[in-house]
Amino acid sequence: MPGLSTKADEVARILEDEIVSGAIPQGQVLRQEHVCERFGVSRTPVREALQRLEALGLVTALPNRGARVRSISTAELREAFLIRAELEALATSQAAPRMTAEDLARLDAAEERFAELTLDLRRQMRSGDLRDSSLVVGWMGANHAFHDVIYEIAALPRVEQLAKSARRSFIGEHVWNARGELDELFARNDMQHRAIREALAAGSAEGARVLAREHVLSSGRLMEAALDLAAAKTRPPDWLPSEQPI
Amino acid sequence: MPGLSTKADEVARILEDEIVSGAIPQGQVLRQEHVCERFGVSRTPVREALQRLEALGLVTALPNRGARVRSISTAELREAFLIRAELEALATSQAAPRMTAEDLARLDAAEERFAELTLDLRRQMRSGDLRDSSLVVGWMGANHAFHDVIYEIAALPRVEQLAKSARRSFIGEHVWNARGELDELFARNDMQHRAIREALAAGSAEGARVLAREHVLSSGRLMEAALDLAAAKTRPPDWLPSEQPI
DNA sequence: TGTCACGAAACTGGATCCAAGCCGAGTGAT
DNA sequence: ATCACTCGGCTTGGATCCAGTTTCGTGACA
Repeated sequence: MPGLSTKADEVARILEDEIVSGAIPQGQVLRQEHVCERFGVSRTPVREALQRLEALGLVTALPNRGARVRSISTAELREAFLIRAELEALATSQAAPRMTAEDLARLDAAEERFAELTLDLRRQMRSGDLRDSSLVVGWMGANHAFHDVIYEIAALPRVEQLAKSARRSFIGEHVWNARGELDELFARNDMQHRAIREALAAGSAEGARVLAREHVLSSGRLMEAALDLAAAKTRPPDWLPSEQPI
Repeated sequence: MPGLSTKADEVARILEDEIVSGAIPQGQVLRQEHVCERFGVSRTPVREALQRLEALGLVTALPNRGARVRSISTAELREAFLIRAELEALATSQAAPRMTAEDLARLDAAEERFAELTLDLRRQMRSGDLRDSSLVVGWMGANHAFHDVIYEIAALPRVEQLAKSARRSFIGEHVWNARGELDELFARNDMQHRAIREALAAGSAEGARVLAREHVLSSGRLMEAALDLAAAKTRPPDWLPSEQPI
């Protein structure tokens, strides 16, 4: 059989992708029985998968009352960006004195691919609006790939894990709501990546640290502004009862 | 029955305490069946508990081969201190502009209690050696309590959670091996806490950030030195096969 | 005597069965 | 008419059962 891993792993991985990509909306309640018949497994691995998602912070589970996909507030999103900024700064500063020529080449390759996708996406946005969110997801992947090279060089596996977890806070609707500000983000990210690259090439740990930190923080500020804007447009009147928090 | 929580929660909480305190040594293999009969429950909640511990990073689970309590290397311990330094710095800088008079009073109370325990412990260490590790555990708790006040003021729940997780890397044997350096640590921690307190009282976010960061980093350096020393004393000859890494 | 192969025991992962808790509808009392 | 209580369905948590896999021990053969 496809013994690559356990069934609980498979289920958890797929559900995670669907939650992060927004295919499963925030606030959705996940019934064990329902997930069971969808994946053709029994409830045992489904329960394990849901627990793993809870550990990742993607769902909240209340005893005897099931699991619900977390609604990530703008406050939590802001905190996630703050955390990521510090962790990226740490990893980048640690990577600076370890850079080899080969590392630099890999970083350049990742940055080049990111720049390509950025150009594609900007063209796409100018010509029509952005109906296909998979393009954005792909672009975000290339963005992450650049930073992943740095993580690998820094050799701080736990930092890498935590930062990737923080990335997952920016999911689903957030991406869609922030799409209006993406064009601005594109140009800035590209420049900032190149600046970080230069600092790393120069072996300046402190320079790389400051640049990486500011890079993430500025992205966070932009996203926050975009989400506030989107919320102002689409928020229901204040007198309507808001979605009850589980 | 005491329906305050599920049995899996109970088992996980107890096992976590025992691993962190060192009652269950690193490298120990946890057999599901064995844990079952010890707690008088079936294997289902035990499996959930072990999975939760794996998510916390306290055990590693190998497919079809059980769960083993992680051996935390000095490299991982060093990384944990680096992470905690950044997170503490972040939380402390965020807390600085939010301090109220009441907050400051709570901080002083926590620091006072910490100073008391520190004095007790130093006396104890001078008079005889430190046979009872529970004193050290209590002292560490008071140390953490000081920082917990800051976390609460900073209102960054995720940062708090991650930092507490990083604390758990310093467990069991580490504490015991580092006991020789505790006296040195005591005096420094007290001074550094007071310095952080003053920066917070002055509302200096950047000052508090730098002090908090240096506070954790200096503790990390001291622990690292102590552990290297302990390892040099007790390490088996290099030609003996070391404990196989699971 | 050393090595390899076969087999049994034991352990984990998955499925199914049972009990206990939450929620809502319906009914009766005030 | 409204509030409170109870009863029943539905869902989750826990226990037990079954299958697949790993490991260890024993025995046979080179």
